[in-house]
Amino acid sequence: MGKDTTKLALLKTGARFLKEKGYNHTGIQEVLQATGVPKGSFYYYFKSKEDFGLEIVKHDACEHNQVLDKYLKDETLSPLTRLRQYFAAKCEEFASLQCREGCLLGNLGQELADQNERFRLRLEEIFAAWRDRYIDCLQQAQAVGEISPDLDVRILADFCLNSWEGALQQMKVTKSPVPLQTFMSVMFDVVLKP
Amino acid sequence: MGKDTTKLALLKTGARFLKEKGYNHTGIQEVLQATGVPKGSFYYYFKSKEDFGLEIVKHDACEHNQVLDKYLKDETLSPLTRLRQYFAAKCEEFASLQCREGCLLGNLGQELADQNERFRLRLEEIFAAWRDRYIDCLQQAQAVGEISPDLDVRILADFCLNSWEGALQQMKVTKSPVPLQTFMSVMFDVVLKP
DNA sequence: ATTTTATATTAGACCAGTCGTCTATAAAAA
DNA sequence: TTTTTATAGACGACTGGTCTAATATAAAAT
Repeated sequence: MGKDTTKLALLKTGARFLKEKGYNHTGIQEVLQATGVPKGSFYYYFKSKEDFGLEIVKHDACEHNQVLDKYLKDETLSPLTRLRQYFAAKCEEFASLQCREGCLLGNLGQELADQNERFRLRLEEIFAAWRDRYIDCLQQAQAVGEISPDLDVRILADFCLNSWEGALQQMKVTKSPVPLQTFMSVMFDVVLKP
Repeated sequence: MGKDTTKLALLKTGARFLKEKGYNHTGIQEVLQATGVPKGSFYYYFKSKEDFGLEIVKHDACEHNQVLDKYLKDETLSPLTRLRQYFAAKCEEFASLQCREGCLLGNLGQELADQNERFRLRLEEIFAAWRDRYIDCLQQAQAVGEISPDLDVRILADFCLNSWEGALQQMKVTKSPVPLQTFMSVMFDVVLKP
């Protein structure tokens, strides 16, 4: 197995464990064992557990950004429809996972924001990038008259992201897709109603 | 120190640590040390770390319910004003804590929902009780015409709670009160606008 | 082709920290 | 005095992340 292959495998397994158990409760050993990589090898591939986690975060963010762009930049649909489709797709995805895990980055944010400044800063950056994509889309929606011109799209984008993260949190706690459905209906039928 | 005094002190310190570091990353020992109680005493008062955490949760929920009721049942104000005042007060509280920690129960929910069913069930119950209080208040707001009769107050209450939790999560990540302000302005000027 | 050098990879020790148990002791109440 | 309540902290068994020393593989040089 080449170096990159092994490293990528570790990142993938790590992401799974981080989503399921959080950072503090995930052990290096179990990740190694699950990947089939011997214990001693970890520090050949990564400088520390912290760096490992940080790389996982970066990796996950990249992947997600692609999904986001796939939806929000699809010019065959109207801006607001694109946003709705994106969240609808996410709803299905999370529901199909039995409402567990939720958003890796949201989870890590809540777990580590007060504990590790490197994580906090990286996550802040990533969320800001998501927010920017929402803003872009909402601005276009406003331009074509899909949402009221009186609304401040920056605030709206902010609110949208925050509320979505909150819905995911409650989805986990209630083990039910209802919070996501609630998000969809209020966000699109009340907040962003045409 | 009487039994209740010591036990209460442990619960109080425990709550502080749980808020700051989460469940998995908080050690019994540090709680004991910070409270000035020897190790041997812990297992006299609590059966296990899990039970300790569960009691902290219950305790915190009780306290919070009282605050909630203080605001939402204050009949000198209109229903919607009561709700707004409640969240405004919470905003100030969190901001004055340098935007750290956030909501203990929300944090624990995200950390433990997939890991410990006892915690999840207890938290689910508590959140449901909060939701019921919101529903009550929103129903009254609807009765006096403060919000549109077309809105489903159950869904609205749900959304309100979820979005608030999301705002708290992002407050932590960004170390800024902006997410809370965003919540206030969108929730009360757009979603619940008279 | 064989030896030397450099790089890639791993094994296992290490120590600090975890929760929970245990026995012994002190304080208070009956 | 006897019994209950509470304190005291050592101890065990285990897991955590990390590091050094050793091995395996590849590249270069003789």
